[in-house]
Amino acid sequence: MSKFENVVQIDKAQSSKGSDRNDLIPTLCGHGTCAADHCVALAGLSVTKEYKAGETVFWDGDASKSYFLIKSGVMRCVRYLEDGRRQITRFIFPGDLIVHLGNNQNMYGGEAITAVEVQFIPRDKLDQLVSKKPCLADLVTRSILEELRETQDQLLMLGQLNANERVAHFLCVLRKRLADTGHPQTEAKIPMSRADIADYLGLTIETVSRVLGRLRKEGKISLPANNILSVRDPHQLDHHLDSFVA
Amino acid sequence: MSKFENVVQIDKAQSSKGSDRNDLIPTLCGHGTCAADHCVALAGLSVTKEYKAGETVFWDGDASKSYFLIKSGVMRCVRYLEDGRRQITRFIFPGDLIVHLGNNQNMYGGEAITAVEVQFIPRDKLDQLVSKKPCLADLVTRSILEELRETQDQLLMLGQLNANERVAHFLCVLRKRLADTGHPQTEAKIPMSRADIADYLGLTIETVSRVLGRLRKEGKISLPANNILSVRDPHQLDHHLDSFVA
DNA sequence: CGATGGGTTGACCGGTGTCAAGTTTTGTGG
DNA sequence: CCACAAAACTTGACACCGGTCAACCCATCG
Repeated sequence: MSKFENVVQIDKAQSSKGSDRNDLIPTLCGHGTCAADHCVALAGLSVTKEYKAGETVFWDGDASKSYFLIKSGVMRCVRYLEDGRRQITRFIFPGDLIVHLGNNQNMYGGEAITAVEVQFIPRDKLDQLVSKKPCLADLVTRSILEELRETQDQLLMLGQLNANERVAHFLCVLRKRLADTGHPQTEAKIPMSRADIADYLGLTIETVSRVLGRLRKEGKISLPANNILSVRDPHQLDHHLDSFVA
Repeated sequence: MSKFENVVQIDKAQSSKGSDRNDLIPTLCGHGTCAADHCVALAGLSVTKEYKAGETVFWDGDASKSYFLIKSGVMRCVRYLEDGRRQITRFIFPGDLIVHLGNNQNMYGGEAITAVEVQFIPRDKLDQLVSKKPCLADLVTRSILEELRETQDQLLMLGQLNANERVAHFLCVLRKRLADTGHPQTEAKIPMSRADIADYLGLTIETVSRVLGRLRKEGKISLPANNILSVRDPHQLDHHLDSFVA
């Protein structure tokens, strides 16, 4: 364990950056063109809660009264079929904003993968603010568009890529996300389990495991420990996936 | 051909409903709470163009300067990989509005399946209008959320369903769409080719063909002609897909 | 008419899923 | 800190779904 101390720790990376109180609201506001006064307003509105790994933060289909801002930790967004099959539609990292609600209903559930801190921003209050400051609306719209784009990338992946390509693509995207979130490192801790990866990629845990093993044997990645990832040559991994990286 | 005259003709269903000039703008406005004056405003802004089957209406990655409103016909939204693999992310029917543009870029291409009429609404002008009347913003947001929801349904499908389930699901959704668009009929014309269906479902044309053949033999559907669909018992087809139908 | 393109059907094969055993890691209580 | 149990992960054998390739059918259009 001690040999991986320099590895990015998603669950701590963000909260150690600034002051402890509402320190991610600047991130949220930073996207828009309007300035710091919104941050103050938002800070007053929001409540932060903590969840342990495995807990459900919000349920698919529930009335959604809040937007969510992830302050630390990693979450998964899930949809279940009645027979238990599960699709993970996305992973959520610190700084991500969840703002969608069709008919005021959550379109998917949100579960904590690691321990997480989630900032709840009451929907009606933010909406009030938005109606006063149209530039905030842009922020919300952009957040949804960003998610739409991500979801469509995943469509292309699930519909057209084989197992090798899916895993390679996942590793590339993950590596990029982890680099954004913490400091870029050659090694990064994979926060999610094989089962999570499998349900994200539409594969089984066995197939994920096999592909990872193959990539390791071929020297394209190394896994010094189960959940520690080191990518030798990122370009080699995703050179044929340029349309995603765009 | 003559025996299918009573079948829904998507390409004509809408335009025969009202007057010929901008008659779909009420549909667009009808979603929001604000009234008919917007329709007039929009009508003045928009230009309608026609395309033949197979033509490209807009390109993936192009600068997007307009929103699109489909007046008649059917389109497909596509993303290509460099090696030619194609994923159809959605089919577009009359009345559908396309409003998204990440970074002012189209996230996918739009191609005509049948002959189509498309109403171009210049983006900057609608945006001006939106900033004056916030209730119009709702309309745009709702349109994006609707697409996001649809895309996520498809994720679940591509990630978790097998070939039989995918085709059954497709038929159910299609049937519903066709019923919404035209008058509900027992028989409906399938506007897209097997190749389109295959690329939408992440399968091959052979597999689609085989599954359809199987469903026909089992008496769950009948295909009196290649592209004429008649579903015996819709519930039987999608009873295990309730989480989609919601 | 024949040519062309879309659709169907069959034979075969390979990639993934399934099932099961074994191994490593993690967590817990002494 | 160790011992043990539980969970997560890996690996192998095998089966089967769906892809590939090829032949054929059918409708449309010159």
